[in-house]
Amino acid sequence: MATTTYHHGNLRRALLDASVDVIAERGPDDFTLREIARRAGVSHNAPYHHFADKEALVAELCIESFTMLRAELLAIERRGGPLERIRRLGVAYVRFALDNRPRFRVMWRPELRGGLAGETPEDADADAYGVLLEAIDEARVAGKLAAGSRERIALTAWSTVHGLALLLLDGPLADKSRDDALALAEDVVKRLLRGLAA
Amino acid sequence: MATTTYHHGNLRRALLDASVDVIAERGPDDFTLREIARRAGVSHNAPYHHFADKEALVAELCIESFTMLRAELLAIERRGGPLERIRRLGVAYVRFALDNRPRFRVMWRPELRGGLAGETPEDADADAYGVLLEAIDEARVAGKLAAGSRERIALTAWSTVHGLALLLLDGPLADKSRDDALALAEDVVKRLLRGLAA
DNA sequence: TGTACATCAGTGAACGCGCGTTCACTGATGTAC
DNA sequence: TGTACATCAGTGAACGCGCGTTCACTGATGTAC
Repeated sequence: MATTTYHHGNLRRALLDASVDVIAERGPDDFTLREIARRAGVSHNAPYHHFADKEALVAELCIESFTMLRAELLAIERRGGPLERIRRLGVAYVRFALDNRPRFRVMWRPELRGGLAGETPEDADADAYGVLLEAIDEARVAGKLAAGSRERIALTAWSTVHGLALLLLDGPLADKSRDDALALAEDVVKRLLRGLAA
Repeated sequence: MATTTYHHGNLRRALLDASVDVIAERGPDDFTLREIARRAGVSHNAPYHHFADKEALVAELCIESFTMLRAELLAIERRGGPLERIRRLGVAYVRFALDNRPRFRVMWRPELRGGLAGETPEDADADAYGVLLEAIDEARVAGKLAAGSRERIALTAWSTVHGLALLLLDGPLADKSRDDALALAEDVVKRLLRGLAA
């Protein structure tokens, strides 16, 4: 995966990082291979030694981002019982979006994650989704949740935090500070759990 | 607003409609003025007689879409009490997204709704948001809701249906049929209300 | 009702631009003996 | 350890493309008298 110090050092990594910066500044729409190469301080076709084409670079960025999300969700503390865990997962999802705005935007642009070979982003978000499903199963076994299929319960939770994240990123809540946004997330997730709990 | 039958008849309208089609087919990213003109069966600079530039066309499309959303929410029946009304509003929001996919996508791309004069989309979504706030006030007065500020309650509700809409449009639920999607929406909104109700 | 004129909504050619991608290349890095 | 060679990661010029926008124009529609 990682190239050791060669000419550039690790251009592959640098290009992915530059992509995040470009998306952050220019938006995910006019984000060009040439601009990314410029940021990385490299000629505009050097990227072709690391990615088949533009689409492949974006796909990689997308997969990497889903992997990061899953890692953050897996790192959530387990103490406090299954309901508390679900609460933490919800807030963590919103926090991930706030702290990785460009990545979060790319993750949910179907037209950007177009050409994916092997490890599809569907797999990748299934993984992150899997973390939520497990927590829900645990809570159900412990009798902490109201009736309903695990998928329906999971989708209600996911919808809520996903919607809040996007309202904070691209919607009318875009001007909230990070702290205000997180306080809001805590509150919204609490209301959500009230509806899910037994 | 409406041009009567002139050369084309009503090119302004035709261009907006063509935009919706182009976005539906090509995605909101590579959606070009020239392609829109082609669809409308008109030379590629005819649009400049109706819109200052590309940005103005998109802004108009965006405003129009928010107005449509508000109109649909206002048309929701009132019988059944305030909680039932909120439930209907939630499902209607998801239904609007499903039935107006290209419009819904444009509405939430901040970089597309860039140059707006006068009537900003913030106003426009404040209007749609206002419908929700009113319903919540009504429910609070009737003592049907749990404690909490009207904004926090409203944002919880909005987040849930907004998130579900986007998971259905651009996320892992994209392959659901309209009927399945609406059934899901009914279910998710029911859980949401369980958390909000007194 | 007819005519002269103004305005309005289109057309078609042209522009400059930056893009993604290809090509032939060069110089640096790694490796076999 | 030195040397010849293969490979690898970069460069710079060039391409074709479609875009948004401007320009001068033309023909259709509306209007004053």
